[in-house]
Amino acid sequence: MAAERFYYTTPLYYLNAKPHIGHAYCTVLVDAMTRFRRLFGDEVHFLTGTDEHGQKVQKAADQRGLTPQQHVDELHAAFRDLWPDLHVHYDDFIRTTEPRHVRAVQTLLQRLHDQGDIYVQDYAGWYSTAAERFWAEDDLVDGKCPDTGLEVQYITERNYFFRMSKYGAALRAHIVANPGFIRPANRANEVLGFLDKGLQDLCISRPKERLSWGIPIPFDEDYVTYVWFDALTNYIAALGWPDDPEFPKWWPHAHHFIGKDILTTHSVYWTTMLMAAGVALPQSITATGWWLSGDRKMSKSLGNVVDPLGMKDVYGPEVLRYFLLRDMVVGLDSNFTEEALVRRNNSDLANDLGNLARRAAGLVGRYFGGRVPEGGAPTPDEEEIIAEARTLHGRVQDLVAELQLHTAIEETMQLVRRLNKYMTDTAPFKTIKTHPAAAARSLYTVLEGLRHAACLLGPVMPEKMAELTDALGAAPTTNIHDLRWGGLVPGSVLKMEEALFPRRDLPVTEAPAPAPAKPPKGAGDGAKAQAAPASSPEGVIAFDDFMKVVLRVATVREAERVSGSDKLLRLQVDLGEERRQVVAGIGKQFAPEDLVGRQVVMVANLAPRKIFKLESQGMILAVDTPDGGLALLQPTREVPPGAQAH
RNA sequence: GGCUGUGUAGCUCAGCUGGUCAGAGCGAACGACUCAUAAUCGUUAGGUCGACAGUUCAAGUCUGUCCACAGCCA
Repeated sequence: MAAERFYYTTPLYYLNAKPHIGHAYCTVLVDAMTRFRRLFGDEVHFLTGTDEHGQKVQKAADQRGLTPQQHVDELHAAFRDLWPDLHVHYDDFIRTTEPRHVRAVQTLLQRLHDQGDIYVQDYAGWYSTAAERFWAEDDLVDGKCPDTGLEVQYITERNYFFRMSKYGAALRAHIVANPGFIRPANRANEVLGFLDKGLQDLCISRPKERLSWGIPIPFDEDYVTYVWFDALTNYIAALGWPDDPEFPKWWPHAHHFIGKDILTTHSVYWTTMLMAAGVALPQSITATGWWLSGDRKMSKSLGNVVDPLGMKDVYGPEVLRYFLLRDMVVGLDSNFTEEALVRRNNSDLANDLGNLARRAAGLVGRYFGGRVPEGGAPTPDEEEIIAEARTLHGRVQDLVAELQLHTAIEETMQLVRRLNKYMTDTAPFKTIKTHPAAAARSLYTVLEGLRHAACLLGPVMPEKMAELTDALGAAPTTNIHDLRWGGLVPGSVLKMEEALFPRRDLPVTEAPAPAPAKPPKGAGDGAKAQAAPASSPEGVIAFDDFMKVVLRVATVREAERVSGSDKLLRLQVDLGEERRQVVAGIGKQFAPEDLVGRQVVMVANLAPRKIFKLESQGMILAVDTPDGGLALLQPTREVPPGAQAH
């Protein structure tokens, strides 16, 4: 197989938050892909980095009394330092504040400006100071910001625009002609749907008076470029675009891995930017799913917040890597639970893999002086295993190419399970007394099989598998094509001492009653949703489940009807230290003016939800009355707003 | 509200163009073994393949409607 070349990238992580499991997953995924590719003999260049400009960064720096540069110098280290802890080895780490990046962005802007793909225009629109963004007339709800419910101002601002619309048709054609361009395939439909609605031009600037922390636009010193033209350009900037000789070496082989939330920006904004710049499009854009927090409560008040990334300190980075890559199907969402991670560790790594190595090594230590015994001529039993191992090499290569890492891992584990069975079947611990040569052959086969498994799992758990390979008395295999049966040299000394993967206790779980993890049915419909009692047999919940719900007393400060709905009211409620906007389905029974000043009980920790374009940040409790009316729950006497019910 | 996708054993998921497709792993139960990290090996899951209707000689596998969930868009 001819060696191929791959340029793999993670997104540039924005420095407005600390690294979390989503960042870690994507980066570990790309790291594993890189290692797999190298194992297959391919050449890979692996880039990650941080996105360091923008309003949020500027604001955070202001609040800390630092310059933005000081702020990001400090923050980016959280990312840069995390990767080695996860055994990630990138080839390059780019920061959008580096000169090489600034240069590329400015070159790109200048080029597109020169060729007429960037134009200046007065933009008039509704600006929300609170949300720091413009809204189109249609976006507004009752003339207010749909996100915050606060006032907007009609202002005119001059900005630069990229003629993105010009490239919509060409992009569409490219996506249709290249089925593997956007992965998974169903995501391509999403993008096509987006394109079919008609592509607009893209605003790419901000006046410096509003945003100073950005890359200056080369042809207008009063502006900086904004978000996407800045961040996305990193992918070519890191390769020295436009004039570095390295650029043509790697760029044509680019593969972007991103979270599904930034699919549109990559597959539409970025690709049209490249088209305009006359740069080839990347080979593929892969959108990964989310790690959900699982059904275990994450209640700060109970002090049991599970930090998925913290699992690396408890169970080790390689166990975490194994779990992330084995339990997520690339592109789909998955649940993260500590329990699932421990189960993976115990069943796959400790029981199947680690224990097998130990039991084989123990026997070799006892009967063969700790040296790899002679395999001898294989019998049909061994032939089967040898054939399986050989097939597996190809399978893993195919599966990795299809991004089916979880299946590649699973199939490798099947070999390990096969070896366990073989060990039991051939029972070298028995045959040693009667047929020492057969015992030697069995043990050789197990050790050699383990060597193959260790090689194939190396990209997933680089250090642990290197350790295992070394313990088997073997040299590391850097290219899968050199991995041949019989490579383990008889007479080599085993160095298997401690358990490779210790078993772990499952985290303590309370009442096993599988509480319905679903949010209340129709939660977004406001008050009435909770009215129907849950009478199903499993409607009983554990105390802890109840404790998840934070109920607070809120004082209604403002109320008005939501236009276009006869039953929705928009309320501004006072929770003491904060104000919330709640959209409640109580408009048929209550007039807005009856509600102002009234105290109500609300679910305060409900995930926000958009209703009629308005974000609803909680739910008011009410009950149905026999006459078809509605009664609001409220405290029997006035209490401070925000008081928690319990 | 529009569009797209998903809904298969307790859990995580395989099941391409319709006819051994009703499966795997985990968990659980029972048995075997005792070389091993209370490990391993074997047996056991009888699941209306979300619901309903339809096409067909034959449907998780195609069509329609509905329900639930997710995503994108408005």
